[in-house]
Amino acid sequence: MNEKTIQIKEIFDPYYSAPIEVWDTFAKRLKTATFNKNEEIKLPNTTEKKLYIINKGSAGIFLWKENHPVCIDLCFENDFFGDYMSLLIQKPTPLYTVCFEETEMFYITYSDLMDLYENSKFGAKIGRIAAESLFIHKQSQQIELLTQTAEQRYKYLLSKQPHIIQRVPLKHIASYLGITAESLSRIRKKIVK
Amino acid sequence: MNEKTIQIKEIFDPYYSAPIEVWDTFAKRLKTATFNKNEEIKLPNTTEKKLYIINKGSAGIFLWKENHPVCIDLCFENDFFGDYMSLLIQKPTPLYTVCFEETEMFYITYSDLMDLYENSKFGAKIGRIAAESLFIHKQSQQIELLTQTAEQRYKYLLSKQPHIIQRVPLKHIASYLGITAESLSRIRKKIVK
DNA sequence: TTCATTACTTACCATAGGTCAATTTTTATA
DNA sequence: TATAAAAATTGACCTATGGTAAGTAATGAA
Repeated sequence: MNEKTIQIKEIFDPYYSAPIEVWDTFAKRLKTATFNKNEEIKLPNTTEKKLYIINKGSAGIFLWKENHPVCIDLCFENDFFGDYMSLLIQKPTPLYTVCFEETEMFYITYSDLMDLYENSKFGAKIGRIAAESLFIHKQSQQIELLTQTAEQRYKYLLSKQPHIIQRVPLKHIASYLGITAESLSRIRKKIVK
Repeated sequence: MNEKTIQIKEIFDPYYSAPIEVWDTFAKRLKTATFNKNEEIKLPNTTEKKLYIINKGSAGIFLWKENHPVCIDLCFENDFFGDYMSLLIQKPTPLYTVCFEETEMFYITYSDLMDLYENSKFGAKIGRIAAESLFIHKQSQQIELLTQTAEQRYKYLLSKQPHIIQRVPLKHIASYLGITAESLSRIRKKIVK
């Protein structure tokens, strides 16, 4: 049993317990790719062709707002990654994706994914489970933005990802939190005191 | 062919074209319920047992924040409705749901839904499509919160739902936009001028 | 219809966060 | 290692939105 199988099982196990052969079948469809630090994986106004799972490293999903990038997701080991909306609708979106570090990802192409969804029962199921877990994640982000201050959101992010400061530029953490880099700097100063 | 079938077809057709019999099979699983204005459908810290589709009327998904309700979704005709996260994990969440008007909904229970997902190929598929479209909706909400001012978000909401003012109390529109009722009142005053 | 309740608005002041410009620190590269 | 570029911080000032309190309008129940 290889590394991919183990990781796939780990990701889906909380949602759906299946015999290891099932995960192995899925893992066999996954290819591996590595990206350099700051490498752009998908450009704005292009169509996403792959669904990624991060094995080692980190990456972000961005969109351009007037004169600066806004980060809508920060992804780490075992996270799904990519412009999932564009992947689903197979149309260009303004979103683009970038690695923060040298990163290794597993991926499945859109056509392989659709084949999996259509031609195997467990494929259809994990497709649903993936979409559902991504929905829950997005709803959590929305609720945080609606109910927490920037300072609370920052502290919560730190508690979930303690090493994020060493791995992701603060300016991207700031835009992810919905504030400017200057505001995040002031919040950080205030917390240290 | 009944009303439910027509509506189900309308909802899913943009994502997945299927013969009418397929939609009819799904529609047969749907029951109908009506709710009074301001009726609570799911209470906080309970587990969602149904997935709803609004046929006529409107309703909101809320959570309590200190001393006031915060609306995280406003739903109208043809929208999915309910605490989808709680439905998926089958655990209580702090979210609760309320009708804004006298509302008629179609619904499927959790057990019927799981049965559909497990025992029919098209069921598995529409389960995935539903989750995917709800993900896209949530991501759009997150992007709006991160990139638009409250005034821009209000104008956009009005453009999408021109009659929302007559159908949903302003205080709930305000919390949905991430601002207070007072701030929304000022924004509205400014726009009229 | 009346009365009580809830929703909405307005005004005033407070504050979180934004903007701009300058400075320091870190990182990348020749 | 030197230098340039990028990232992060800081300060001064500004603006959108919040908090409170009051008033007005709309709604619902008796």
